[in-house]
Amino acid sequence: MARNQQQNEKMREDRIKQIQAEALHQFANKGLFATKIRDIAEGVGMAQGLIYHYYKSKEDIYVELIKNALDKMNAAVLMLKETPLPPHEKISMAIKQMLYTIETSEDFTQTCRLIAQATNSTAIPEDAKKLIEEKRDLPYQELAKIIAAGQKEGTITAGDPKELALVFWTSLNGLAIYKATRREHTSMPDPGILINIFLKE
Amino acid sequence: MARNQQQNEKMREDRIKQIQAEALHQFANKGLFATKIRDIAEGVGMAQGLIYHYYKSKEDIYVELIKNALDKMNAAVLMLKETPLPPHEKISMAIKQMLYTIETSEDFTQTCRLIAQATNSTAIPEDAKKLIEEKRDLPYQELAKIIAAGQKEGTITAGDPKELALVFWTSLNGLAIYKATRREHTSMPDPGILINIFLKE
DNA sequence: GTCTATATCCAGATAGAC
DNA sequence: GTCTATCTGGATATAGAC
Repeated sequence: MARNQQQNEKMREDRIKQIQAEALHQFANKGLFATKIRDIAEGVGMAQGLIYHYYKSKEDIYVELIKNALDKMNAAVLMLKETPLPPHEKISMAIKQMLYTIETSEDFTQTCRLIAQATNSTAIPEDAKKLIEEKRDLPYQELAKIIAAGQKEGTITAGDPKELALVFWTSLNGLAIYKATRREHTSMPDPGILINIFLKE
Repeated sequence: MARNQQQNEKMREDRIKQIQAEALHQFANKGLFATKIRDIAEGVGMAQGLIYHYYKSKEDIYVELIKNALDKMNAAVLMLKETPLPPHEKISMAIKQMLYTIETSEDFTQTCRLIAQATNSTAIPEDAKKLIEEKRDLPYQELAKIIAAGQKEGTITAGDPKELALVFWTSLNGLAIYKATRREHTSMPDPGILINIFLKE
Protein backbone atom coordinates (compact mmCIF):
# COMPACT_ATOMS: atom_id res chain seq x y z
CA MET A 1 0.00 0.00 0.00
CA ALA A 2 2.75 2.39 0.89
CA ARG A 3 4.48 1.30 -2.30
CA ASN A 4 1.40 2.13 -4.34
CA GLN A 5 1.04 5.49 -2.79
CA GLN A 6 4.65 6.28 -3.60
CA GLN A 7 4.17 5.17 -7.18
CA ASN A 8 1.09 7.28 -7.54
CA GLU A 9 2.92 10.23 -6.09
CA LYS A 10 5.72 9.74 -8.56
CA MET A 11 3.36 9.46 -11.51
CA ARG A 12 1.70 12.65 -10.45
CA GLU A 13 5.03 14.43 -10.26
CA ASP A 14 6.00 13.15 -13.67
CA ARG A 15 2.79 14.46 -15.14
CA ILE A 16 3.38 17.83 -13.56
CA LYS A 17 6.88 17.91 -14.98
CA GLN A 18 5.52 17.12 -18.43
CA ILE A 19 3.00 19.91 -18.15
CA GLN A 20 5.63 22.34 -16.93
CA ALA A 21 8.03 21.48 -19.73
CA GLU A 22 5.37 21.86 -22.38
CA ALA A 23 4.01 25.04 -20.84
CA LEU A 24 7.47 26.60 -20.64
CA HIS A 25 7.98 25.86 -24.30
CA GLN A 26 4.63 27.32 -25.28
CA PHE A 27 4.75 30.37 -23.03
CA ALA A 28 8.28 31.20 -24.13
CA ASN A 29 7.26 31.08 -27.76
CA LYS A 30 3.84 32.68 -27.65
CA GLY A 31 3.35 34.36 -24.31
CA LEU A 32 0.71 33.83 -21.65
CA PHE A 33 -2.34 34.97 -23.58
CA ALA A 34 -1.70 33.42 -26.96
CA THR A 35 -1.02 30.06 -25.32
CA LYS A 36 -4.21 28.06 -24.88
CA ILE A 37 -4.72 25.34 -22.30
CA ARG A 38 -5.63 23.14 -25.24
CA ASP A 39 -2.15 23.73 -26.77
CA ILE A 40 -0.44 22.58 -23.61
CA ALA A 41 -2.71 19.57 -23.22
CA GLU A 42 -2.14 18.53 -26.82
CA GLY A 43 1.60 19.00 -26.46
CA VAL A 44 1.61 16.64 -23.49
CA GLY A 45 -0.89 14.32 -25.15
CA MET A 46 -3.72 14.58 -22.66
CA ALA A 47 -7.28 15.81 -22.76
CA GLN A 48 -7.81 19.51 -22.26
CA GLY A 49 -9.82 19.03 -19.09
CA LEU A 50 -7.21 16.87 -17.46
CA ILE A 51 -4.84 19.77 -16.99
CA TYR A 52 -7.20 20.95 -14.26
CA HIS A 53 -6.49 17.83 -12.27
CA TYR A 54 -2.99 19.15 -11.80
CA TYR A 55 -3.41 22.90 -11.83
CA LYS A 56 -6.18 25.19 -10.73
CA SER A 57 -5.78 27.53 -13.67
CA LYS A 58 -3.58 28.57 -16.55
CA GLU A 59 -2.31 31.44 -14.48
CA ASP A 60 -1.19 29.03 -11.78
CA ILE A 61 1.01 27.18 -14.23
CA TYR A 62 2.43 30.45 -15.42
CA VAL A 63 3.20 31.75 -11.95
CA GLU A 64 4.93 28.52 -11.02
CA LEU A 65 7.09 28.70 -14.12
CA ILE A 66 8.01 32.29 -13.42
CA LYS A 67 9.03 31.35 -9.92
CA ASN A 68 11.16 28.45 -11.13
CA ALA A 69 12.76 30.61 -13.81
CA LEU A 70 13.71 33.39 -11.43
CA ASP A 71 14.99 30.93 -8.84
CA LYS A 72 17.10 29.12 -11.39
CA MET A 73 18.64 32.36 -12.58
CA ASN A 74 19.34 33.56 -9.06
CA ALA A 75 20.78 30.20 -8.01
CA ALA A 76 23.27 30.45 -10.89
CA VAL A 77 24.29 33.92 -9.76
CA LEU A 78 24.74 32.80 -6.14
CA MET A 79 26.80 29.87 -7.33
CA LEU A 80 29.04 32.32 -9.17
CA LYS A 81 29.30 34.41 -6.04
CA GLU A 82 30.51 31.41 -4.02
CA THR A 83 33.00 30.22 -6.62
CA PRO A 84 36.53 30.54 -5.19
CA LEU A 85 37.99 32.71 -7.94
CA PRO A 86 39.21 36.30 -8.08
CA PRO A 87 36.54 38.74 -9.28
CA HIS A 88 37.86 39.30 -12.78
CA GLU A 89 37.94 35.56 -13.40
CA LYS A 90 34.41 35.23 -12.13
CA ILE A 91 33.32 37.77 -14.70
CA SER A 92 35.09 36.18 -17.63
CA MET A 93 33.96 32.74 -16.58
CA ALA A 94 30.37 33.92 -16.29
CA ILE A 95 30.45 35.45 -19.76
CA LYS A 96 31.92 32.35 -21.35
CA GLN A 97 29.54 30.13 -19.48
CA MET A 98 26.46 32.11 -20.40
CA LEU A 99 27.36 32.39 -24.06
CA TYR A 100 27.96 28.67 -24.16
CA THR A 101 24.71 27.91 -22.41
CA ILE A 102 22.77 30.22 -24.71
CA GLU A 103 24.26 28.38 -27.63
CA THR A 104 23.56 24.89 -26.38
CA SER A 105 20.58 24.90 -24.06
CA GLU A 106 17.16 25.60 -25.46
CA ASP A 107 15.74 25.31 -21.98
CA PHE A 108 17.94 28.17 -20.84
CA THR A 109 16.98 30.50 -23.67
CA GLN A 110 13.34 29.70 -23.05
CA THR A 111 13.78 30.57 -19.41
CA CYS A 112 15.31 33.90 -20.44
CA ARG A 113 12.46 34.58 -22.82
CA LEU A 114 9.85 33.79 -20.21
CA ILE A 115 11.42 36.20 -17.76
CA ALA A 116 11.86 38.84 -20.42
CA GLN A 117 8.23 38.63 -21.47
CA ALA A 118 6.97 38.71 -17.94
CA THR A 119 9.21 41.62 -17.04
CA ASN A 120 8.04 43.60 -20.02
CA SER A 121 4.34 43.11 -19.64
CA THR A 122 1.96 44.70 -17.19
CA ALA A 123 -0.68 42.12 -18.11
CA ILE A 124 0.59 39.24 -16.02
CA PRO A 125 -0.93 37.72 -12.87
CA GLU A 126 -0.50 39.73 -9.69
CA ASP A 127 1.47 36.90 -8.06
CA ALA A 128 3.91 36.83 -10.96
CA LYS A 129 4.44 40.56 -10.61
CA LYS A 130 5.28 40.16 -6.95
CA LEU A 131 7.78 37.41 -7.64
CA ILE A 132 9.49 39.53 -10.26
CA GLU A 133 9.56 42.53 -7.99
CA GLU A 134 11.13 40.39 -5.27
CA LYS A 135 13.65 38.45 -7.26
CA ARG A 136 14.76 40.21 -10.34
CA ASP A 137 17.29 42.54 -8.78
CA LEU A 138 19.57 39.94 -7.31
CA PRO A 139 21.70 39.37 -10.42
CA TYR A 140 22.37 43.09 -10.80
CA GLN A 141 23.30 43.43 -7.17
CA GLU A 142 25.63 40.46 -7.04
CA LEU A 143 27.29 41.38 -10.30
CA ALA A 144 27.83 44.90 -9.04
CA LYS A 145 29.52 43.54 -5.89
CA ILE A 146 31.85 41.34 -7.88
CA ILE A 147 32.72 44.22 -10.17
CA ALA A 148 33.40 46.55 -7.25
CA ALA A 149 35.67 43.94 -5.67
CA GLY A 150 37.56 43.60 -8.94
CA GLN A 151 37.99 47.33 -9.19
CA LYS A 152 39.56 47.38 -5.75
CA GLU A 153 42.03 44.78 -6.91
CA GLY A 154 42.68 46.84 -10.04
CA THR A 155 41.65 44.07 -12.43
CA ILE A 156 38.34 45.47 -13.60
CA THR A 157 37.64 48.61 -15.61
CA ALA A 158 36.79 51.80 -13.75
CA GLY A 159 33.19 52.98 -13.77
CA ASP A 160 30.06 52.80 -11.68
CA PRO A 161 29.73 49.10 -10.71
CA LYS A 162 25.96 49.26 -10.98
CA GLU A 163 26.13 50.62 -14.49
CA LEU A 164 28.64 47.99 -15.50
CA ALA A 165 26.45 45.28 -14.00
CA LEU A 166 23.51 46.67 -15.93
CA VAL A 167 25.43 46.47 -19.19
CA PHE A 168 26.58 42.96 -18.33
CA TRP A 169 23.15 41.63 -17.66
CA THR A 170 21.19 43.41 -20.37
CA SER A 171 23.76 42.48 -23.01
CA LEU A 172 23.72 38.80 -22.23
CA ASN A 173 20.00 38.80 -21.87
CA GLY A 174 19.63 40.57 -25.20
CA LEU A 175 21.85 37.97 -26.83
CA ALA A 176 19.87 35.08 -25.35
CA ILE A 177 16.66 36.48 -26.75
CA TYR A 178 18.18 37.21 -30.10
CA LYS A 179 19.48 33.70 -30.29
CA ALA A 180 16.14 32.21 -29.33
CA THR A 181 14.49 33.65 -32.39
CA ARG A 182 17.09 32.55 -34.91
CA ARG A 183 18.29 29.31 -33.46
CA GLU A 184 19.80 27.77 -36.58
CA HIS A 185 21.13 30.84 -38.29
CA THR A 186 23.31 32.44 -35.70
CA SER A 187 26.08 31.81 -33.31
CA MET A 188 27.11 33.84 -30.32
CA PRO A 189 29.89 36.42 -30.52
CA ASP A 190 33.39 35.76 -29.29
CA PRO A 191 33.36 36.04 -25.49
CA GLY A 192 36.39 38.31 -25.76
CA ILE A 193 34.22 41.13 -27.08
CA LEU A 194 32.19 41.19 -23.89
CA ILE A 195 35.06 40.38 -21.58
CA ASN A 196 36.86 43.47 -22.90
CA ILE A 197 34.11 45.64 -21.50
CA PHE A 198 34.99 44.63 -17.98
CA LEU A 199 38.62 43.59 -17.72
CA LYS A 200 41.58 45.94 -17.72
CA GLU A 201 43.75 45.78 -20.86
CA MET B 1 -17.18 71.38 -51.05
CA ALA B 2 -13.56 70.59 -51.70
CA ARG B 3 -12.78 72.37 -48.46
CA ASN B 4 -15.18 70.11 -46.58
CA GLN B 5 -13.72 67.02 -48.06
CA GLN B 6 -10.25 68.11 -47.02
CA GLN B 7 -11.45 68.82 -43.52
CA ASN B 8 -13.09 65.44 -43.28
CA GLU B 9 -9.96 63.79 -44.55
CA LYS B 10 -7.92 65.57 -41.93
CA MET B 11 -10.28 64.62 -39.14
CA ARG B 12 -10.09 61.05 -40.23
CA GLU B 13 -6.30 61.13 -40.18
CA ASP B 14 -6.32 62.69 -36.74
CA ARG B 15 -8.55 59.95 -35.44
CA ILE B 16 -6.27 57.32 -36.92
CA LYS B 17 -3.27 58.96 -35.28
CA GLN B 18 -5.07 58.93 -31.95
CA ILE B 19 -5.85 55.26 -32.33
CA GLN B 20 -2.29 54.47 -33.33
CA ALA B 21 -0.80 56.36 -30.42
CA GLU B 22 -3.08 54.66 -27.92
CA ALA B 23 -2.60 51.25 -29.49
CA LEU B 24 1.19 51.59 -29.44
CA HIS B 25 1.03 52.43 -25.78
CA GLN B 26 -1.23 49.49 -24.98
CA PHE B 27 0.52 46.95 -27.18
CA ALA B 28 3.94 47.93 -25.84
CA ASN B 29 2.76 47.47 -22.28
CA LYS B 30 0.58 44.41 -22.59
CA GLY B 31 1.19 42.76 -25.93
CA LEU B 32 -1.19 41.96 -28.74
CA PHE B 33 -3.43 39.45 -26.99
CA ALA B 34 -3.83 41.04 -23.61
CA THR B 35 -4.79 44.33 -25.24
CA LYS B 36 -8.50 44.52 -25.90
CA ILE B 37 -10.13 46.68 -28.55
CA ARG B 38 -12.16 48.11 -25.71
CA ASP B 39 -8.95 49.28 -23.97
CA ILE B 40 -7.84 51.16 -27.05
CA ALA B 41 -11.26 52.68 -27.62
CA GLU B 42 -11.51 53.80 -24.01
CA GLY B 43 -8.02 55.26 -24.16
CA VAL B 44 -8.99 57.36 -27.15
CA GLY B 45 -12.40 58.13 -25.69
CA MET B 46 -14.57 56.56 -28.33
CA ALA B 47 -17.09 53.73 -28.42
CA GLN B 48 -15.67 50.25 -28.87
CA GLY B 49 -17.48 49.71 -32.15
CA LEU B 50 -16.18 52.91 -33.68
CA ILE B 51 -12.66 51.55 -33.96
CA TYR B 52 -13.96 49.40 -36.79
CA HIS B 53 -14.76 52.48 -38.78
CA TYR B 54 -11.03 53.06 -39.03
CA TYR B 55 -9.55 49.59 -38.96
CA LYS B 56 -10.77 46.26 -40.19
CA SER B 57 -9.45 44.39 -37.19
CA LYS B 58 -7.20 44.52 -34.16
CA GLU B 59 -4.55 42.68 -36.11
CA ASP B 60 -4.59 45.36 -38.77
CA ILE B 61 -3.75 48.02 -36.22
CA TYR B 62 -0.97 45.84 -34.90
CA VAL B 63 0.54 45.14 -38.31
CA GLU B 64 0.51 48.82 -39.17
CA LEU B 65 2.28 49.68 -35.94
CA ILE B 66 4.89 47.01 -36.52
CA LYS B 67 5.53 48.40 -39.97
CA ASN B 68 5.90 51.93 -38.68
CA ALA B 69 8.18 50.81 -35.88
CA LEU B 70 10.53 48.88 -38.14
CA ASP B 71 10.59 51.70 -40.69
CA LYS B 72 11.37 54.26 -38.03
CA MET B 73 14.23 52.17 -36.70
CA ASN B 74 15.64 51.55 -40.15
CA ALA B 75 15.32 55.18 -41.15
CA ALA B 76 17.43 56.13 -38.13
CA VAL B 77 20.10 53.64 -39.14
CA LEU B 78 20.15 54.89 -42.72
CA MET B 79 20.44 58.43 -41.44
CA LEU B 80 23.47 57.36 -39.45
CA LYS B 81 24.93 55.73 -42.53
CA GLU B 82 24.64 58.97 -44.50
CA THR B 83 26.06 61.19 -41.78
CA PRO B 84 29.36 62.66 -42.97
CA LEU B 85 31.54 61.44 -40.12
CA PRO B 86 34.35 58.90 -39.83
CA PRO B 87 33.14 55.43 -38.77
CA HIS B 88 34.34 55.55 -35.18
CA GLU B 89 32.56 58.83 -34.61
CA LYS B 90 29.39 57.42 -36.12
CA ILE B 91 29.53 54.62 -33.58
CA SER B 92 30.11 56.81 -30.58
CA MET B 93 27.51 59.28 -31.75
CA ALA B 94 24.98 56.50 -32.24
CA ILE B 95 25.58 55.15 -28.75
CA LYS B 96 25.25 58.55 -27.12
CA GLN B 97 22.18 59.35 -29.17
CA MET B 98 20.43 56.11 -28.42
CA LEU B 99 21.12 56.24 -24.69
CA TYR B 100 19.82 59.76 -24.61
CA THR B 101 16.73 58.87 -26.58
CA ILE B 102 16.03 55.87 -24.36
CA GLU B 103 16.24 58.16 -21.38
CA THR B 104 13.99 60.86 -22.73
CA SER B 105 11.55 59.43 -25.24
CA GLU B 106 8.83 57.12 -24.04
CA ASP B 107 7.66 56.75 -27.61
CA PHE B 108 11.05 55.36 -28.57
CA THR B 109 11.19 52.81 -25.77
CA GLN B 110 7.66 51.73 -26.63
CA THR B 111 8.70 51.25 -30.21
CA CYS B 112 11.60 49.08 -29.04
CA ARG B 113 9.31 47.04 -26.84
CA LEU B 114 6.81 46.51 -29.61
CA ILE B 115 9.51 45.21 -31.93
CA ALA B 116 11.03 43.07 -29.20
CA GLN B 117 7.71 41.47 -28.37
CA ALA B 118 6.88 40.82 -31.98
CA THR B 119 10.31 39.41 -32.69
CA ASN B 120 10.08 37.07 -29.75
CA SER B 121 6.65 35.68 -30.37
CA THR B 122 5.50 33.17 -32.94
CA ALA B 123 1.90 34.10 -32.23
CA ILE B 124 1.71 37.27 -34.29
CA PRO B 125 -0.17 37.90 -37.53
CA GLU B 126 1.37 36.42 -40.66
CA ASP B 127 1.80 39.88 -42.19
CA ALA B 128 3.71 41.09 -39.17
CA LYS B 129 6.03 38.10 -39.44
CA LYS B 130 6.78 38.93 -43.04
CA LEU B 131 7.57 42.54 -42.23
CA ILE B 132 9.93 41.50 -39.48
CA GLU B 133 11.62 38.95 -41.70
CA GLU B 134 12.10 41.64 -44.33
CA LYS B 135 13.20 44.53 -42.23
CA ARG B 136 14.86 43.47 -39.05
CA ASP B 137 18.30 42.71 -40.42
CA LEU B 138 19.10 46.11 -41.79
CA PRO B 139 20.47 47.61 -38.56
CA TYR B 140 22.85 44.68 -38.06
CA GLN B 141 24.06 44.90 -41.64
CA GLU B 142 24.63 48.64 -41.67
CA LEU B 143 26.33 48.60 -38.29
CA ALA B 144 28.61 45.81 -39.48
CA LYS B 145 29.60 47.87 -42.51
CA ILE B 146 30.41 50.90 -40.42
CA ILE B 147 32.44 48.78 -38.03
CA ALA B 148 34.36 47.12 -40.88
CA ALA B 149 35.15 50.53 -42.34
CA GLY B 150 36.43 51.71 -38.97
CA GLN B 151 38.62 48.65 -38.61
CA LYS B 152 40.22 49.43 -41.97
CA GLU B 153 41.02 52.90 -40.69
CA GLY B 154 42.40 51.38 -37.50
CA THR B 155 40.01 53.24 -35.22
CA ILE B 156 37.72 50.37 -34.24
CA THR B 157 38.54 47.26 -32.23
CA ALA B 158 39.46 44.08 -34.07
CA GLY B 159 36.91 41.28 -34.27
CA ASP B 160 34.23 39.97 -36.57
CA PRO B 161 32.21 43.05 -37.60
CA LYS B 162 28.99 41.05 -37.59
CA GLU B 163 29.58 39.90 -34.03
CA LEU B 164 30.41 43.40 -32.92
CA ALA B 165 27.27 44.71 -34.60
CA LEU B 166 25.28 42.03 -32.83
CA VAL B 167 26.64 43.09 -29.46
CA PHE B 168 25.98 46.73 -30.30
CA TRP B 169 22.38 46.23 -31.22
CA THR B 170 21.38 43.66 -28.60
CA SER B 171 23.00 45.69 -25.81
CA LEU B 172 21.21 48.89 -26.65
CA ASN B 173 17.99 47.09 -27.25
CA GLY B 174 18.33 45.31 -23.93
CA LEU B 175 18.90 48.62 -22.19
CA ALA B 176 15.86 50.20 -23.83
CA ILE B 177 13.66 47.39 -22.61
CA TYR B 178 15.15 47.43 -19.15
CA LYS B 179 14.54 51.14 -18.95
CA ALA B 180 10.96 50.81 -20.14
CA THR B 181 10.03 48.70 -17.15
CA ARG B 182 11.61 50.90 -14.52
CA ARG B 183 11.15 54.34 -15.95
CA GLU B 184 11.49 56.37 -12.78
CA HIS B 185 14.03 54.32 -10.92
CA THR B 186 16.89 54.01 -13.35
CA SER B 187 19.15 55.97 -15.56
CA MET B 188 21.23 54.74 -18.44
CA PRO B 189 24.90 53.87 -18.04
CA ASP B 190 27.70 56.17 -19.04
CA PRO B 191 28.05 55.96 -22.84
CA GLY B 192 31.77 55.47 -22.35
CA ILE B 193 31.19 51.92 -21.13
CA LEU B 194 29.64 50.93 -24.42
CA ILE B 195 31.91 53.08 -26.56
CA ASN B 196 34.89 51.25 -25.09
CA ILE B 197 33.65 48.03 -26.63
CA PHE B 198 34.13 49.40 -30.09
CA LEU B 199 36.80 52.09 -30.13
CA LYS B 200 40.51 51.50 -29.93
CA GLU B 201 42.13 52.65 -26.65
C1' DG C 1 -19.12 59.77 -37.68
C1' DT C 2 -20.80 58.03 -33.64
C1' DC C 3 -23.33 55.32 -30.63
C1' DT C 4 -25.93 51.06 -28.59
C1' DA C 5 -27.17 46.53 -29.11
C1' DT C 6 -26.18 42.07 -30.52
C1' DA C 7 -24.59 37.97 -33.16
C1' DT C 8 -20.94 34.88 -32.93
C1' DC C 9 -17.18 32.58 -31.50
C1' DC C 10 -13.77 30.86 -28.64
C1' DA C 11 -11.41 29.48 -24.57
C1' DG C 12 -11.24 28.69 -19.47
C1' DA C 13 -13.07 26.01 -16.23
C1' DT C 14 -16.45 22.43 -14.36
C1' DA C 15 -19.36 18.10 -14.10
C1' DG C 16 -19.85 13.58 -14.33
C1' DA C 17 -19.25 9.01 -16.55
C1' DC C 18 -15.78 5.39 -16.91
C1' DG D 1 -6.62 9.37 -13.50
C1' DT D 2 -8.67 10.16 -17.68
C1' DC D 3 -12.02 11.32 -20.91
C1' DT D 4 -16.20 13.78 -23.18
C1' DA D 5 -19.60 17.06 -22.83
C1' DT D 6 -20.98 21.36 -21.29
C1' DC D 7 -21.53 25.74 -18.82
C1' DT D 8 -20.10 30.34 -18.82
C1' DG D 9 -17.93 34.61 -19.64
C1' DG D 10 -15.76 37.67 -22.37
C1' DA D 11 -14.08 39.70 -26.65
C1' DT D 12 -14.24 40.49 -31.73
C1' DA D 13 -16.75 42.13 -35.10
C1' DT D 14 -21.27 43.55 -37.21
C1' DA D 15 -25.94 45.81 -37.68
C1' DG D 16 -28.61 49.46 -37.55
C1' DA D 17 -30.44 53.76 -35.39
C1' DC D 18 -29.26 58.64 -34.86
